[in-house]
Amino acid sequence: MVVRFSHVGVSPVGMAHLAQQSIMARFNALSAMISTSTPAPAASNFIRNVVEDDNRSGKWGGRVETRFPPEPNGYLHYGHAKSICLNFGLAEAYGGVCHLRFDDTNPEKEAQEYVDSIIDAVRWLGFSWQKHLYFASDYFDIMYACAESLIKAGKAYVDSQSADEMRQRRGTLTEPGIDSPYRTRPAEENLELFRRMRAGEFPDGAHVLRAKIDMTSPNINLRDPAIYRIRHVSHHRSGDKWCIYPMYTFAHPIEDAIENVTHSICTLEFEDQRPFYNWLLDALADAGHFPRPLPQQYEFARLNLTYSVLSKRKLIQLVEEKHVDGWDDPRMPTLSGARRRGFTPEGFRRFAERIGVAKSDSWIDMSALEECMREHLNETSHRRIAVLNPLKLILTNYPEGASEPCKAPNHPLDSEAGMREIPFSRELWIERDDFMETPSKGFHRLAPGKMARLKYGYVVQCTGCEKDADGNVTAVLAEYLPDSKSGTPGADNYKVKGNLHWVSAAHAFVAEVRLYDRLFINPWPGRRQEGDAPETERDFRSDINPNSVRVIRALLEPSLRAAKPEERYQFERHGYFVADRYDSTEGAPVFNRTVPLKDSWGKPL
RNA sequence: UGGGGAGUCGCCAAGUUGGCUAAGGCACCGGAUUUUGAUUCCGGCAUUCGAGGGUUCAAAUCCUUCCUCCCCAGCCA
Repeated sequence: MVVRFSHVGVSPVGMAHLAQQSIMARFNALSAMISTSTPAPAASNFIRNVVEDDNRSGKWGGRVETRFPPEPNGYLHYGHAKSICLNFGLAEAYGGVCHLRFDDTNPEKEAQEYVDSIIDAVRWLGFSWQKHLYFASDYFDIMYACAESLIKAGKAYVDSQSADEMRQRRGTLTEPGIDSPYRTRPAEENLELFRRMRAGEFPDGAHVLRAKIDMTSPNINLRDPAIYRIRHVSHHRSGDKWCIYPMYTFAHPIEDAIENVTHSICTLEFEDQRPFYNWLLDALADAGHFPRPLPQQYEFARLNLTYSVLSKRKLIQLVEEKHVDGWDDPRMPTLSGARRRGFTPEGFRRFAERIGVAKSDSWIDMSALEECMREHLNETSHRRIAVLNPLKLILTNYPEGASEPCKAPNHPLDSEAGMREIPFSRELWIERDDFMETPSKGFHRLAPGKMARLKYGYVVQCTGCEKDADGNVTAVLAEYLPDSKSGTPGADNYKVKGNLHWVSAAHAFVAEVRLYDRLFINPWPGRRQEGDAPETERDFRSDINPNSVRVIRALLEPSLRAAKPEERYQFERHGYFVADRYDSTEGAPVFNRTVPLKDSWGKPL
C-alpha cells in the first residue's frame, strides 16, 4: 500500500532525523492507522481483482494465502523483488499470509548457501512469512504417497524408455506424440516398479514415472509429463533418504495444496502448465488427498529491465567470467548487490507498486527503478559534502591559518534533523566543474569576475586562476565577502545564482568512493542495434559498459569519517551514497554511489 | 505451421457484463519557490485504444479478417 505522508500531516522529511529502521516502524504504524480510515489506494491489477472477486463470493472464506517459492539454486535478483512484493504485498493488503517456500526438488543444483541468502534477501526487503517457512523436501513423503495413489488410480505409469526414446515419441509442436510401449503396464506392475525405484534398485535414468494423460494433446505439457525421476544424489536437506525426486510439475501443485495456498502466483512461462496443475490436484482431490476448493494458479509477466539482464544463466556468466566482482557486486541486479549499492527495500516496494502487475511482456526503464530509490533516499538521507573531482580554491583575503565553523542543516526541509558544523578556511577544495575560465552561456558558477556562494559559508568573488605549464588550471583565486556569511544578517544582501559545495583543504577527509554506473550500455543487452547487419548475432557481453565503475579518492567533510557501514547520505549536488557494508572500517568508510541526483545542467561525474 | 498468452500516450498501466469529455504513475515540456541547476509546487501532455471490415442510437469494450511480439517439444524450475 502506498501511503502519502501528507495524508496525516507529517512531512516526509519530518521523520528523516530518525534512524531508518525506526522510520519504517513509524511508517508502518502510520500505514496501519490510515488503512482503517482510508481505503487502500493501491492500483488495481488482475490478481487483486481475482482476490476481491473471491472475497465477494466467499470462495475462501476471506482467506488469502500466497507463497514465494524460489528454488535455492542461485541468488535473488530484481525480478524476484517484483514477485516478492506481489506475493507478500497481496497477503499484506488483504490480511493474509505469504509463505516462504523453497522449491528444492532438484538436489543437483541446490545448496544451503542459497537458502541462507534468499532468507536474508526477503527479510531485508522487510517482509515476514511469520511461521510459514517451508521446504518442498519436507513433503517428499506426501508426494510419494500421492504418486502411489495416482498409480493405483491408473493415472500414472512407469516408463522404461530412455530419455531419447521419450523425446522421439513426444512428437513436435505440430505433430502428436506416440504412446510409450510401457503405457499399458498394469497398475500393480507400475506400483512394484515405482517402489523398487524408490528402494534404489535402478540406476539413474532407468525408469521414470509419468502421468498418464494424452500423448496427442496439442499442449505438449499434457503428453504424459514425467513426474518422478531417479537421481542417486544426496539432497542438501534430506540427505540420502531419497534417490527418486519429484519434478517441479508434480511437486508444485502438491506443495500449494499442502500449505492451503489460495492463490498460486507465478510467471507467464508456466501458463501452459496450468492444465496439468489442475488435472493433478483434481485427481488427488478425487483420491481424498486434498479438500476443495483447490489452489488456483495465476500468471503474471516477469520483470524486464533496460540496461540489465535478469536471467540466471547470464548472471552466472557475469560472475564466472569476472565481468563483476561477485554476486553482490553493487552493479549486479541481485538483491545482495542492490543492498551494497545502497538501494533500499522501500525503494523496491515503491517500484513494484509503480510498475504494476499484468500479463503483457514489458520493459521497464532502469531509470524508473533509480527514480524510486531517489525518492525514498531524498526523504530519508542526511546531507553531507563531498568533493569528488577537486580543484583548489584560495581565498586570498582570508587570513592564513585561520578557520571557523559553518553550520549546515542535515536535511534542508526538516529543521528537526539538526545541524552540523563544517570548518571553513582560506584554502578549500571545490569541484573542478564549478569553475570555468571562459564560462559558457548559462553557467552560473565560478568564473573570473563572477560571484557565487560557498554553501553555508561566504559569498566569494572570483579574481582569477593559476595554471601549470600546460595551461591546466591548478587553483582558483577569489576573495570572500566578510559580511556575507550564511546565517548572519547581511547574508541575504547577496543574490547569487551559484551555490557551490566545498570542503576545507586542511580539514578534508580522504576516502575511497566508487562511482557506479549502469552495467550495460545497450538498453537491451544482446539485442541487435540499428547499425548492425540484419544477421548479426549479438552477445549480451559485448554490451557491457566498460566504465560501469570508477574508483576515486574523494575529499569529504570531516563528519563523514564516522560513517558506519550501510549508512546512507546524499552528497549534495552529487547523489546518494552508502558506506559499503563490507569494505568500510572504523574511521575509514568506503562509499558507493547508489544513484546520482538528476541534473538538468552538467553531466554526472 | 499445433497449443497457450499479449498488443491502450516515449515507458508502465486502469478500463474489456458496450453508454458521461479513455484513470493514474513515470518521462517530457512550461511556470513558481529554492543557499543542492536537486527537492517541492502549479499547469500542459491519447478526438484515440495493433490494422481493416462489420453490428449498434452508442465500441478500447461485441462479431470478423489480418498483423506483430512472447512462451511450450528437460528425466530443469
